[in-house]
Amino acid sequence: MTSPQPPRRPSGQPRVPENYDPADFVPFAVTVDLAVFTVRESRLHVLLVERGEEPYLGHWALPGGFVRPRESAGQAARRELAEETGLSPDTVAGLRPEQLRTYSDPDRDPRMRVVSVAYTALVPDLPEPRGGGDAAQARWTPYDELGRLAFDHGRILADGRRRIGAKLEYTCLATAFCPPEFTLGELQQVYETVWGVVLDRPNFRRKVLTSPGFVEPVEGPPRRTGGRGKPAALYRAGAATALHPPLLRPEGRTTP
Amino acid sequence: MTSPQPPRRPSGQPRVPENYDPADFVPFAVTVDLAVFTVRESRLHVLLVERGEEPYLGHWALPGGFVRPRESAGQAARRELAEETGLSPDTVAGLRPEQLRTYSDPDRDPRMRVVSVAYTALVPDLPEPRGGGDAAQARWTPYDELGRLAFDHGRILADGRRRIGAKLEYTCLATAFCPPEFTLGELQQVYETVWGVVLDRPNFRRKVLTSPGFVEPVEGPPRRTGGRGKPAALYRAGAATALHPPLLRPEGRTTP
DNA sequence: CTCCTTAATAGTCACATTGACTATAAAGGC
DNA sequence: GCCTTTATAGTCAATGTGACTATTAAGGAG
Repeated sequence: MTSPQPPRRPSGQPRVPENYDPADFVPFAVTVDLAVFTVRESRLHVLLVERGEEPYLGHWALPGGFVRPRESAGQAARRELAEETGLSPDTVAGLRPEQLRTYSDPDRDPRMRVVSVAYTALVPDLPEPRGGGDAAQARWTPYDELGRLAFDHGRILADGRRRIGAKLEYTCLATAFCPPEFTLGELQQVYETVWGVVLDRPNFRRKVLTSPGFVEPVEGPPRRTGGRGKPAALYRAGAATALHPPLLRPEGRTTP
Repeated sequence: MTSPQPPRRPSGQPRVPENYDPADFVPFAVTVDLAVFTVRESRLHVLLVERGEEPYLGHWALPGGFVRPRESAGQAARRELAEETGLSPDTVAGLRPEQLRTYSDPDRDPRMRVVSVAYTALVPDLPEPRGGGDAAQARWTPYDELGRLAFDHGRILADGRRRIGAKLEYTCLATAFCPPEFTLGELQQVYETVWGVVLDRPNFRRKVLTSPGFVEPVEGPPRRTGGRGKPAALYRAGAATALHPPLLRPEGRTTP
């Protein structure tokens, strides 16, 4: 059952299950960590902040921080995202960080027992973070140029990447990586970048356009230049959230 | 970043982010809750325990309990599953509770701040729990006969059900509901029960048998009686873990 | 022992989706 | 104008799936 008689105060004497030694009890700290992804120049990037204190001083880490006494982990995730990344309030307001999983290894933080609830968020390319809150600086880093990160953040990012790769298959999530109006070529870039594959353009196009509610055409000026070549039509995200049938990645290989 | 200067002891004065009032700080308790599902008599059942204390005294709740100082949430989940359900050690040893998500609403426990990491587990029908640990009693309850559960456990079960329904589509997880050797009819029962639909038998059969590694035939006595009718061949779970292409539920409706 | 019921297994056929291609259209740079 | 580049249109075969029909192998009733 949940929480049988937790200590009311650190000095209280809780009723505990057998084999449980009250002397071992220490409070847990609960934090959130954010795995924020974007696609930039056809490469997957993640948002990192530089740690300003020990342990891992000077190392790169995921943005995040404590969950406060009166907020949920989800609220903390949105707050930290705004505080630490320096993204515009408008940008942050549109994001829906999604819970990834919780990391609770007893030794994941050398100082004390910290349980962290990790979230993923997908953003379009535009914003360049500057760092805020207590993060020394924040920046986008290509996913495949990551060095060793603080704590278990490397593992969190690997889990996050696998998750978003899978979600691209059966949800309309890919549009979250794109600006409000985008071309099908840009959308395809998202898939190719996250999955690390090359897709056939006409087939991709057909699949997206025949999936009801995935994208809807933008009426106005039906074109826009990306440089040379024929101008592409613009689309925006549709109302659908799931993709039926799914858009499976080639070969069924789950990129590890 | 993760855990910038947490309080070392309840009286310590931590460095905190702006807008953060140290006086508000209270330690979090961290628990695990288990959503254990089985299929019994063509109905989805969940494992519940009766609470022996306030709050929610006498209400039914999910098995679970505190995460101990030196164990991870996953270890706690396995331990509680063994302690509180009274399932045989052999049965429990084969289970791989999978993390569902973390529930952290500030008011989910009226006594104090409790963050709970929820897990799902799927078991074959056989075992009848007796309750152990500090659970007054434990029993299987049909999913659609649930009353109001303690805390937010009703919501956890709803999330867990949705998750396993989705995982049946693209993983080989369904075999976890079956005994070591099973017929294709039993496997189909699992899908029909969890999804709440009726499937075409020949088509289901074809799909399962052509999915490499989903099931493998048992050599020995190639039959077994379930009552009347032609005896069915026996199979056991194969080595595959993912299903490519997936076995999509009819109509693409995500049972809410 | 024969017929009837029940359930498993085998097989068929049309249709939808997909992967691999080919062809055409509309821009910019010389 | 011609070449390059990119978007868009369309074709065709292989595959997977939904809806069926047929056959096989039990147990039970008479």
